[in-house]
Amino acid sequence: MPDQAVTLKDVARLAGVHPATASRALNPETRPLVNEETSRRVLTAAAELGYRPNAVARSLRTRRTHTVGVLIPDLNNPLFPPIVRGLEDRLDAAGYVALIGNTDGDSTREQRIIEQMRARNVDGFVLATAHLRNPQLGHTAEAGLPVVFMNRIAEDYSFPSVTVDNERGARMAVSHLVALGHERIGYIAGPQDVSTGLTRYRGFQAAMDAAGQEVRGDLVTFASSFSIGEGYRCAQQILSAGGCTAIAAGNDMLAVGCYEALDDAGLSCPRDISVVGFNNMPFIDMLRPPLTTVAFPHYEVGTQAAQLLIEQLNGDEGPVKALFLAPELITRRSTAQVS
Amino acid sequence: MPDQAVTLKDVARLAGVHPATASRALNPETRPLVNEETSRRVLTAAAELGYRPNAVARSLRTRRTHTVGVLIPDLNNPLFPPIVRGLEDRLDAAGYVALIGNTDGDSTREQRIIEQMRARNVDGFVLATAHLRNPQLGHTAEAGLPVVFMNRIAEDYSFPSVTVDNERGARMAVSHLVALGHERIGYIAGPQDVSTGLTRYRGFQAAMDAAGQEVRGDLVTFASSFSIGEGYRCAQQILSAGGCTAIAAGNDMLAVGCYEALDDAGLSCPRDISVVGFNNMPFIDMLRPPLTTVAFPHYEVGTQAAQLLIEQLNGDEGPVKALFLAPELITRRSTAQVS
DNA sequence: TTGTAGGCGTTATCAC
DNA sequence: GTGATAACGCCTACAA
Repeated sequence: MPDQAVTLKDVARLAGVHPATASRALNPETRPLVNEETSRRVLTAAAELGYRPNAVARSLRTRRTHTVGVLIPDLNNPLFPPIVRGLEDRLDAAGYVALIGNTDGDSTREQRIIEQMRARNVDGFVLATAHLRNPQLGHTAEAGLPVVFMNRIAEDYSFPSVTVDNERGARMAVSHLVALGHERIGYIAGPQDVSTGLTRYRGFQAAMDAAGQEVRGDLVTFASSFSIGEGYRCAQQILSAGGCTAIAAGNDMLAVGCYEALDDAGLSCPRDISVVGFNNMPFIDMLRPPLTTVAFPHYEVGTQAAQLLIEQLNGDEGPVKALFLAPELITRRSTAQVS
Repeated sequence: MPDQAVTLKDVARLAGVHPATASRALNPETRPLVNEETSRRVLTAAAELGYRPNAVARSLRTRRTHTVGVLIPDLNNPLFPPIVRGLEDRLDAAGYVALIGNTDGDSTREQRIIEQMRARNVDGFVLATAHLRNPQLGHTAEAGLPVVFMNRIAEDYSFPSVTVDNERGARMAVSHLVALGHERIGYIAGPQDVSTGLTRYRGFQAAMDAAGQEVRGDLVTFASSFSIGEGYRCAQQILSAGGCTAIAAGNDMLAVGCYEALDDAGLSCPRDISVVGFNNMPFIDMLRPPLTTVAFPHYEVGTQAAQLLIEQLNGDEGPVKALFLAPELITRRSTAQVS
């Protein structure tokens, strides 16, 4: 009850000092400026009154809200919860909170969310929604706000970023299939206007090349989104081309769609067709068969992205950092020796 | 570039009016107070300068941040992303944003998060973490901030809430097993200090009672958390008691643990043992076998909770509302006629 | 070491 | 209908 109303002035009065002195005593940064005995009186008074600084007033004055905007495609994609938690945990440790925005892959919506977040004076942005060519990004950066990319990057490395080494990951997946004796490998590529989709596709091509295998055009399809539905559609297309013994998918969602297409076609995985995904998203190991996929530390993507942003927020100078987390092939039951 | 610096004063100057007038013209609420021609001039000036009101300054003055604190156990639990999205979407439509906090079921942590959110002057709280006896809640409510419970409730209906009719849902699940001819039904109860765990357990008892079946003590186990690990442990315990043909679980996570225990015991679901869950969480239909479970509209839990909070924020008077969403049994392949 | 004063950008309450 | 003024709570030169 003796709450909300307690302000710096109240603390100062109780401690018998001027509000300015109380302010200095309360702030660890400026505390050295004030007499030790005085500052102890202030702290005691503050504790007694249950004083809590008004973050809004402070922000108005300091022009920092200790708030960051985070844009992701969709929280319902199981890949993101662990990433977001990593982000929030690391931000929290530094005194920041995240505002989460879901773009649903809609750039108009994305633009609107960015506007709103800027209206709320976020101190910076973490974007998991980068397109290779990203018009609205210009405005954001132009406004001088720190930006970090995560999971996806734009076309160059002009912004700090945290991603997986997608090309290598895709090569690992495809090489695994090759090692199992597969010679006609299909590929479901993700959207080619985002880095994950494009880079993994390149990894597929590189691995096929290295194995001396021909990439058959009719066994490669392009999904318009990383969704189960698109995975289903693309898989059907590959199956109708005929003759393939394994399918690599641009991510786990596409692989799940692939499972459904195999089911509908009366085919068994891995007996008839091997399938490999990418992401190792939560619960993907509970599918039947458990999916072979390329893993990376989701939580760490979040913590590292937060870290990069915090460094910028702290004004740390230095070159733009691009972090590449190492992918790891997780072999489960969806891939087998070609029969 | 001609950005951040543009303030109300600038707009006023360009429009040739006093800042106070510009403020009135810009705010739809107060616009009627100002001459139409004048207000047009102001709006034009604002548009020309790319004016965006400073939310922080406004908050300091109006004492409203249009921010709400949302506490959930863990975003990694697949149940929550859709709920959170519903919440955010509805809040967004009303001009609010959510601050998400994960408590990990730790009440110390919860307390800390609540403190932080209050320091940020959130306008209200939505809690998905209620315990039946909830000490810290007192403080929160005491401070006069609106609170809404979602998914779980506390011991009485003194706060607005949105939940599923858990008892009915559990009865539906158990009755389904009874209808399939099962006579020795095991139950993995969730934690009894939260409403979902307790109420569903009561539903189980009620259904058994209605069916004239005895509840065998050795076939009922209590999980200390809604986790896969606890589901595994409890299922093993039930299996070692022997003689049961079906297991109902307090939620889907527990049911997943149950699947693993059956696997390890070399038992087949549903041939040897039928399993039914609760929640119909995302991707649960991709398990093998697809899980029979009790569904409810996740997204709507979020939108309704947001709605209840917004009503309070708007000062709408009236009785405390407790919304119960209807559960629905989703019959899949994990339950079968007793053999 | 502490007090003074001004202002961050808005909005509410007066007058006119 | 509009302008002047003060205040929201805090921070920070600058002065003492």
